[in-house]
Amino acid sequence: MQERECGESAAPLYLRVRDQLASKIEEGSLAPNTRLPSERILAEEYGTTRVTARLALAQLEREGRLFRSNRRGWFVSPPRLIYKPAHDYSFSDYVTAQGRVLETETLDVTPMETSPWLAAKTGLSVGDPIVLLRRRRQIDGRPVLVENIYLNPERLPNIATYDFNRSLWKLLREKYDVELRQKRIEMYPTALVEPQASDIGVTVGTAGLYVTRCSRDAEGRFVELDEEFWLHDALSIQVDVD
Amino acid sequence: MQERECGESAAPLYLRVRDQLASKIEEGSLAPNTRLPSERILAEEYGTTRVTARLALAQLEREGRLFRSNRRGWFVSPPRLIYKPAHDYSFSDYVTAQGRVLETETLDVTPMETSPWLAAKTGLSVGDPIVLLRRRRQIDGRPVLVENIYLNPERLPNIATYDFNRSLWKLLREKYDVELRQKRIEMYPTALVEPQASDIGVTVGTAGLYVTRCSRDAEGRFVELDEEFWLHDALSIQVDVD
DNA sequence: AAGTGGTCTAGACCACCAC
DNA sequence: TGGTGGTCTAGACCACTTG
Repeated sequence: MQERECGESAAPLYLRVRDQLASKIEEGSLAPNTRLPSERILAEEYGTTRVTARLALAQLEREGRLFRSNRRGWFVSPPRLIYKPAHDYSFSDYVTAQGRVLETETLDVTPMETSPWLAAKTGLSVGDPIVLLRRRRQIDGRPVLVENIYLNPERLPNIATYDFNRSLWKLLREKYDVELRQKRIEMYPTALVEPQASDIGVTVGTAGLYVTRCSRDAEGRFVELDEEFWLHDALSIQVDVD
Repeated sequence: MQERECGESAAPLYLRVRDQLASKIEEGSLAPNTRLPSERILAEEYGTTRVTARLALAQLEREGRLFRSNRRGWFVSPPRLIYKPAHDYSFSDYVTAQGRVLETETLDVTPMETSPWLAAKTGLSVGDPIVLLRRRRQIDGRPVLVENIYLNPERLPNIATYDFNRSLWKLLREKYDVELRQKRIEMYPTALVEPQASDIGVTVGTAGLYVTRCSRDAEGRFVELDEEFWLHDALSIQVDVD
């Protein structure tokens, strides 16, 4: 009745290699952020070819146990960050609370016009001014996320003049006295493509999680729309409902 | 001498093949649930080998545009189902509301004892009786999800005797007068492994989304713990917060 | 300069599914 | 039974990172 686990000689070779690597990770002989031996060396160790070794590595990557840094090698994934997108308190504060180190870099700030897609999401009119802020965030030195933040310059005058390499939430509170009220969060797993893949420094096609949030103030005025592109193994989403 | 554009080399072949297939999907000449030509034929059409054709197909799979049915072929993904895990009304009702057809199959029902992991999640004591219900759900004939549902037999006497091929939410309301109150939802992207991969009929390593929910009644008593293993391209999560 | 992962070729055999 | 995807071999060259 119960499904049988893979028999040791019946399973495909790449899954047997996967199992051996997974054991090393679980027993701790491969610690988080450790770099693995090269694909060629792994292939030799397991008596197979690079293609098969790569299948095993890719399987562990899909499971969120390994990640790769472009052309630098394969590394053991650290634990997932617990992320509560429904909460509006400072992201950087609770990264710190989980004993991790957050870095934020502003990629660019671009005044632009509201597109039809943005208009539908925000309630602004097509052509209205809007400011696009792109940031990259790293946890413990690893880039795990890039975000497009669309800001409403009518609600946030001179927003483009501030420093964004810090908590946006605190900036909005201190400078604009905004109480964010989340309205709608959407998310789905998908592969990272350009330009996000390059921004994070991963191969096109790396598994990701797309998260978008639209926030308004207490009066219901549109404040900011957030699009986040996460590495799929970097986070675990948590939502509490009462 | 190779021509260069802005210092960048041409895109890899498998991404150019991907682009051409993606165009056909977008322009509608490949409709949802259409089966693609075989890998060997695609390789020939694009003047390359199966390995490269498979790279292109796998890329589109990771993006959620194509899916495969084990050893049957590649198909165009239908639109994602919008899923609101914070709501406790009938899942089947809102699948229907989106114009899709839901089927539910009970895989097995197993009385068992509360494990340490379950105890931590539910608040029950290790060794307490608990009932495991495993179900598979299909949308428009495609299996997209298997779930492990752990039911509290103390709160739900004789629960194992009912028919589960219908809405569990309605069953709990009608037979046990339960008002579910969600407490905590967690989810993260990961690859499907056995036994879920076989239950859904996909290859080990297919991208998935793991969702778990713990529900209690109005008095805070544990009612059921839900573990869902979704195909990653089948859904879009939506959470509204006020 | 050496080594890494990224991409690609041209084959092969197997398990499984539809006809 | 013929065709499919799943797995695997044994090489190759290229782009990029690192020492």
